[in-house]
Amino acid sequence: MGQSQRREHLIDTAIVLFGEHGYHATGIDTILARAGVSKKTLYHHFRSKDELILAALKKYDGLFRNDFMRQVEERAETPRDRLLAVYDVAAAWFEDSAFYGCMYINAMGEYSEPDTPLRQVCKEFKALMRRFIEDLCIQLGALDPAALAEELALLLEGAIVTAQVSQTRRRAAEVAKLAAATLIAEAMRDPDATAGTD
Amino acid sequence: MGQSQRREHLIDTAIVLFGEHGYHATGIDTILARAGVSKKTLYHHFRSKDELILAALKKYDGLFRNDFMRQVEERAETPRDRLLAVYDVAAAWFEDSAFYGCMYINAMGEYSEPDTPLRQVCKEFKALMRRFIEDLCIQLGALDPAALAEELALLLEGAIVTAQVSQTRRRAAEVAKLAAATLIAEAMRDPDATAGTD
DNA sequence: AGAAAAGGAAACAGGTCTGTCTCCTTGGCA
DNA sequence: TGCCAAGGAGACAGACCTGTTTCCTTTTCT
Repeated sequence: MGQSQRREHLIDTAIVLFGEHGYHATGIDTILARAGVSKKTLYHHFRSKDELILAALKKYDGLFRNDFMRQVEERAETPRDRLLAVYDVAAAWFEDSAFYGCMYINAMGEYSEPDTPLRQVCKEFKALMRRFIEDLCIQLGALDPAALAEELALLLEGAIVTAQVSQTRRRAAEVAKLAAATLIAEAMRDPDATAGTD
Repeated sequence: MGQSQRREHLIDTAIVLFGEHGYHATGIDTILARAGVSKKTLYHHFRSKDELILAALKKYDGLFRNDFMRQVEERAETPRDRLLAVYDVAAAWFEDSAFYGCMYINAMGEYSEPDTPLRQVCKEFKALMRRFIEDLCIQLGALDPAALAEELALLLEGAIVTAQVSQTRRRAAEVAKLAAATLIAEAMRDPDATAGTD
């Protein structure tokens, strides 16, 4: 087994355990035992546990977003259908037995310091997800694609935490999808009709 | 100082520290030092740290919801304005320097076991917040008040985590409010006009 | 084949964690 | 005044944590 393979296997194991039990609650020894790797190897590849956390979040970003976007594009063709398919893909994610909420949201619950590399990774993940949605809103021809994307991203975040906390997994995704349909329809309407909201 | 006063002071201190640093990362000793109370007192009132966590979440539920609802009712009179005021109150919360996201969402990120008293408290908090919104939707005369409430609650959750993770505090609340206005307007419309969303 | 790097196993150091216990002081109340 | 629960201070136990080091084995590459 090559050295980089061990490194990746360590990160993959860390992703699973951090996701399930959180960051502070998951000890180095637990990860090493599960991965079948020695401490020496861990500290050969990473300077500290924090560095492993960072590597896990960075790798998961690629894995998750890639998979998510691919599924959305497989499920629908038009921009509008793809925007709605976002919530179907989310529903499938929520119903996975290994769903423990969003790793980045959970990380921010444990590490609140404002200007750390960890926070940067989390912010960036959310920004890239929003950008994916925004691209679809642009293709859709929405009047204000950035604004619509922010609204739709908010619904997705809300569905994630509601599915996690209230354990209404399927329902949370359904509700988000219904609301998304309404917001999309409104975003395509004549702008004069949106007056009087405040 | 009466014994129940110490108990409450301990809980209040725990609320602050758990909110800021999380649950695993906040040690008993830190809480005791901040509260100016001895270990003996802690274990006189609580059997374990878990019990203190539970007490903190239960007390915070009352404090937070009471305050939140009162502020919403102070800011607006009509059901529709109050539903929108929810996001203004949220905005004020987000901009507080002591905002570290939602204690219940953060708790679920650290304790994932499905059927624990802790999870029950978190679910109940979210259910009561949704019910508060639903009452306003009923007063509003929405066609399907329960469905509208679920959508608006999702927006609120989304705003909370976006404000926390992406640190776009004011903006997250604004976006949620705009989306809420759209969803409220749609929920008052002729039901025949909602066809063709899927 | 031989050298160098990587890795496993495990001891170890030093710290922190929860929870218990002892000894002493304080405060309230009859 | 005298009693007693409540509390403070802190030692303590036992567990767990991160990170280092030692000794030995395996892999890998030339």
